[in-house]
Amino acid sequence: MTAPAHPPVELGHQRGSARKRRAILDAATTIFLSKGYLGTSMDEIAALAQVSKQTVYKHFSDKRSLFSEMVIGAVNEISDPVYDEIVQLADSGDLETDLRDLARRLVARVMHPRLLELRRLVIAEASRFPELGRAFHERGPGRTIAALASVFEQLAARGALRLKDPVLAAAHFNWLIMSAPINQAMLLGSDAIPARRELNRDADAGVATFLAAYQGR
Amino acid sequence: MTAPAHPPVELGHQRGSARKRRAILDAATTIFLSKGYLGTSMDEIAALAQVSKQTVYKHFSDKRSLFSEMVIGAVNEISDPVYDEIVQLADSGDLETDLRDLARRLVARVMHPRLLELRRLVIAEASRFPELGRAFHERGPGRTIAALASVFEQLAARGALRLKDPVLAAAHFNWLIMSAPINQAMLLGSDAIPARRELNRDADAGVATFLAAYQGR
Amino acid sequence: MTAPAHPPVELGHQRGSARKRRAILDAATTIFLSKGYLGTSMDEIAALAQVSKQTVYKHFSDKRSLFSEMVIGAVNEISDPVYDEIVQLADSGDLETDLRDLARRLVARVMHPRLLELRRLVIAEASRFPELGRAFHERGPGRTIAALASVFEQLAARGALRLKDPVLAAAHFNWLIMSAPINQAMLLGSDAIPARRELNRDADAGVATFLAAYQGR
Amino acid sequence: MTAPAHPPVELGHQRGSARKRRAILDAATTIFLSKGYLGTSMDEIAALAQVSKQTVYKHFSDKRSLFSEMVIGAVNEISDPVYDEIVQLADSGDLETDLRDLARRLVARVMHPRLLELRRLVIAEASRFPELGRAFHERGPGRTIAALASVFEQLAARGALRLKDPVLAAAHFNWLIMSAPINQAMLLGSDAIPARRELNRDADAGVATFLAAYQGR
DNA sequence: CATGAATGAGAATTCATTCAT
DNA sequence: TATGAATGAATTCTCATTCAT
Repeated sequence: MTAPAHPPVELGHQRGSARKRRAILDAATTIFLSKGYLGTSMDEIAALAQVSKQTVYKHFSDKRSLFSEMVIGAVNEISDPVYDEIVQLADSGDLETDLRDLARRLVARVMHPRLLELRRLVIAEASRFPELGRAFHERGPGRTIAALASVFEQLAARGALRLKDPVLAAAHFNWLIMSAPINQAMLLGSDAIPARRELNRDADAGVATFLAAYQGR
Repeated sequence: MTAPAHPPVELGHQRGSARKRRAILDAATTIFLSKGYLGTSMDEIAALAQVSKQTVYKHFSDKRSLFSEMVIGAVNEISDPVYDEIVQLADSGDLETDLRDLARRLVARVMHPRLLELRRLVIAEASRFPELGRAFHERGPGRTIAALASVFEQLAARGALRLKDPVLAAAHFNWLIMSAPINQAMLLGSDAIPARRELNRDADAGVATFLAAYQGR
Repeated sequence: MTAPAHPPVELGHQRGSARKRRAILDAATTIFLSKGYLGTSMDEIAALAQVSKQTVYKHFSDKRSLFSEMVIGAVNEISDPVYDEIVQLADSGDLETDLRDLARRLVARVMHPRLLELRRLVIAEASRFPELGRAFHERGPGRTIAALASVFEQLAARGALRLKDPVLAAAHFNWLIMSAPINQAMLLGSDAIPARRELNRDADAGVATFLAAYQGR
Repeated sequence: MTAPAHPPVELGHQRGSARKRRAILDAATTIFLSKGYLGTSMDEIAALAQVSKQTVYKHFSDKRSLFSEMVIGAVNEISDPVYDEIVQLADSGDLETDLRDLARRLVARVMHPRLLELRRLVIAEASRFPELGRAFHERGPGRTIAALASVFEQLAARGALRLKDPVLAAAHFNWLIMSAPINQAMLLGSDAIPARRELNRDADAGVATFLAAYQGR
């Protein structure tokens, strides 16, 4: 049974209310992501969500909270499935192939337009909302590097990698494959995202350099 | 002698005008960097520059132009001296030491608080001012990587490095040493900039990984 | 019966909203007519309409639209009843008397202070709002002359008038009776509007000249 | 002796000063005519005149005066030569031909774009500057009608025309030939000025109607 | 005497938030 | 409960006019 155990309380109302809350959050996500915090008005959000401004304020006490909640929510949604993918690497038979595969998938995920916009937004508002930057960092690069480190440690124990500091190696792996496209996307805009083929090629090159450094020979 | 005999008329005025222009640009830099484009008002800038709003508008036709000119100016100022430093590496006797040295200096430069704020600002406004993102990318990472690539190519010709694609190697070097601190600073705020000692340690580690991969032994 | 059974939802609100809209238009009419387009501020209009500025902007997207809509509305209101009056002339038994009567009424209408101010406003803003000038011309002199032409044609068919070009005759009639007072009002201000008696005398004189020319003897 | 009787005082300075005054008035004429009183800024005028604002204010105490003087000057310039042309009509041998000729010339003059713009400007500002409206009326239609009246009186004395009130006849003549195009130009903008050929045709028709009414045969 | 700067106010427009219905 | 209106301040930009150099 995967259904929720809690009985629905006041289903009709709750559902409508929850639906509106979702609509507001969705609208907020869309507009905040494309226009930034100051560039977005509560009117726009209400209009796009098809609710009155009063309703927006009933669900979120002010613009700050709405922004915060929407970013936190978006960060959580997106960061969820990364971890599992990485952990499976521990049992890799063909490390080079599997690493390459992982690298491609990680890059593809991180280059998702929505996630790039979110990153840009969080960076833009890092001084107004420091906690959001922390959250993004923790659930984003932090999580990825931690997962990689744990796997690399196992691989090192098996002799598949040669390294002293697994976290350092994880960071090097992470940035070798991701820095270039992320930086490009941040500075050149989401229009300049390289095509999948090119992303893959660079990811492969990053993996090669990583292995050259961390496999000795 | 075709040069005009008359000294520039009204040098005093001209100089005063230029002085005011500088004051406005300085004020704009300070405030835009700390509050962002939309968060900054022309009134604040005029006040900080100790100049009337009229004067601001006489020098810069509107907020957009002022912002653009200040960012372009800042980008140019900062990007200037990087290139020379890198090129000298070509005659290195002790490559490891010299690379480490270069890496530390590059990281120190790129982690300068002012430059980090500028990067954050440019990222934040990349969709409103795409040309600024392009300029930053070109004069920042673009320039650095190009210089590194040219040096690496020479070093490879001497047998000091082993590589096929100098630009790729340059990118790997660049991001191995810079990504971690830059990303941290972007997301965690300028308060979270690691201490010099730590920066150096990570830069050294990046160089080690780079050499392990690109010297093969 | 396909008509909806439900009464318009929220009639109260709708009505209130419509009432406010009317109040705004009325205030705008008053102030624009007396101070011109640039001389009028949105603040004044909101104040006179006893409405917040926001409300003004919710009903009319900007000053231009408000001005446009108010002028178009005023032009339509005023031009409405002219036509009917003229058409009745076709069955005139005593043409001279009836023409004189019509002329007096037309002059009286066109010399209404409100209409004069509207004409002045439209002329003043003809280059900023060319469509308003066209609308005024069409619904004003254009309509009147067209109606006159159609009647004159019938009268000519009956032998009551002698003319080749009914539109030309209509224009001559129109301007013979109206030009002098309109021009005076435009240039000398609404304070210089001649008294009714004098207007009538000049209208009569215009009719006399018209008949002398267009009845042959 | 057409040379001025007054000796030039301080020729150098006076001349430069007068030249600047002219430049300012010319610039003011151009800009006021095309943008109206409120739509014109002193900055623009100074810039177009190539003088400093201070110089403008030295010659004209404020915007009002500058506007007034420029309009009065323009009115005087334009109204000058009308009178003479009309008076010559008194000795006409072929009245119809000569009237037609005069009508065409009067219409051509009154339809000069510059004069139309001036008329529009004066009408637009009639409530802010009532004296300008009066001046225009007096030197424009007033003067023309007075001249016509005096000539018509002579022609009536000779039996060439039949009329009781020469001023009334003059007004009828004036408006029969001018109203239509002036009104059109005022409301439809200076772009809608009919071509010369059409203007002439309508002027001729006006003369024909006038003669039909005022010659009786 | 003339140039750039300053002043001080006022324009249109928008915003986040709160009342009233 | 949810909608339109109100509030009151802020923003960009412009203007007529006056100092100071």
